[in-house]
Amino acid sequence: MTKSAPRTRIQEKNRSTILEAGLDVFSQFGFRGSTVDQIAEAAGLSKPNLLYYFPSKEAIYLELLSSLLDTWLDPLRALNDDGKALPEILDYVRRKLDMARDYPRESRLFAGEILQGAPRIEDALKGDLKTLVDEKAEVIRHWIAAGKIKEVDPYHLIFSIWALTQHYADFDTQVNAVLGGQDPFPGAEHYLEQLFTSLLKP
Amino acid sequence: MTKSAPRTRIQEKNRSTILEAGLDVFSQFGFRGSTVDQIAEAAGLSKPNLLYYFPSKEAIYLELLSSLLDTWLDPLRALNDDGKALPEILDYVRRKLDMARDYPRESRLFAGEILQGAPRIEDALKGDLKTLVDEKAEVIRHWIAAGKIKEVDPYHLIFSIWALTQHYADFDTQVNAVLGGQDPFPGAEHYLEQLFTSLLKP
DNA sequence: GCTTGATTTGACCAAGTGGTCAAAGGCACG
DNA sequence: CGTGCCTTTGACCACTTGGTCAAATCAAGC
Repeated sequence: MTKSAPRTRIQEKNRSTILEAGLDVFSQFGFRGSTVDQIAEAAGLSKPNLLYYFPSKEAIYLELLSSLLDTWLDPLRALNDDGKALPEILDYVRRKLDMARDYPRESRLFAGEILQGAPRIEDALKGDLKTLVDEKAEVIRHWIAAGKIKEVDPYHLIFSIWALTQHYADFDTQVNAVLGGQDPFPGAEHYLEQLFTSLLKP
Repeated sequence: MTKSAPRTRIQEKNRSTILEAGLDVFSQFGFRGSTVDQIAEAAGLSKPNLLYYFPSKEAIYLELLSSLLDTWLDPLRALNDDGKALPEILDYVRRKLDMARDYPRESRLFAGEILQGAPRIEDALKGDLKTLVDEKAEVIRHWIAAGKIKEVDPYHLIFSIWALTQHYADFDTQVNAVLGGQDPFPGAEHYLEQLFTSLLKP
């Protein structure tokens, strides 16, 4: 499924400019809420010019989504049996929280897609994602069996890490409204460490 | 801000049919992604007839949103100082999780609006919502000061309850994909009780 | 059955949208 | 300078969409 590689330097530049602009726009307004004109303007190109690099609005969106899914799961892939259990999990939480802080657009794009029933990535969810989660749930179960962490449902543990970290990116508007604009991340980091430590420390 | 009350029985019935249909459609496709025709069809009315009861698509959406916000915060309003601290909080979590199970459309509609920056309810968030949360954060602080629960940041505690419970409604597609269709709620209820108990029990 | 007001609808419109196309500009290389 | 290819664009099109309107239908009281 490799995309036909862009030949010239200008193609490479324009394609990435468009993807960047698409991420901006799509993450703000969702797929249906975004227009090709908006993306073109954000990219500093004319609409036909944009459509010279991508065949359709949906193609831009799809390319963003699929390249995202990978990046998004990297922190989970890094969860490995070799380290000490609790620090390993806390590291995963921290990495996810960092991503929510540093890549909120990616988080929101993804959230929007899933919120609408993930029509375009259902297969990936039931395939790669499920496989990966199953695998990591097994790792967690081993840690539990070895007495390294308390007994919890591994799946809900993973869900809770996703929910808690992505909340700060996806619902950022709400968080900011309640906190009056104060940066939530330092507090969140400390709170989440406390939460997962007390939940898991044997 | 009371809406001019519907006079006849048929008006009342049609208006609520439309709102129900609007909830169905808007929660699935978001505001921009939904069309008046879709809502009209879901309501079993012709488009002009629908627009006889509501002046515009946005009016339907707004009425849904504002009536939602209230219902949505009821469980938090019920959090009171008089009960025992921990059971009171666990009750709140359970009520919220019940709502995620029983009213997923409402949860998703709300999530979609916030995800897009909450342009239509920013004021309510910074006003009523913030006031309510500030008030309940104070209650939680009292419990902490009285040694009834462990010391945690009250705001992040509330955020975490929102995030964890709504996740099961808003990202239901993802949860189902990973769990292979198995009902997540029994497990979630147990997991969340365990989580908040270990976090808060003094 | 007739009148009056509420309800319903088919036909229509203006604006916005995704996408096309032929022609024009630019650019590297002989 | 010229040629061939890559890039850019203005004009355009078909279709969707939110919303209007005048005319038709219906329902209740007289």
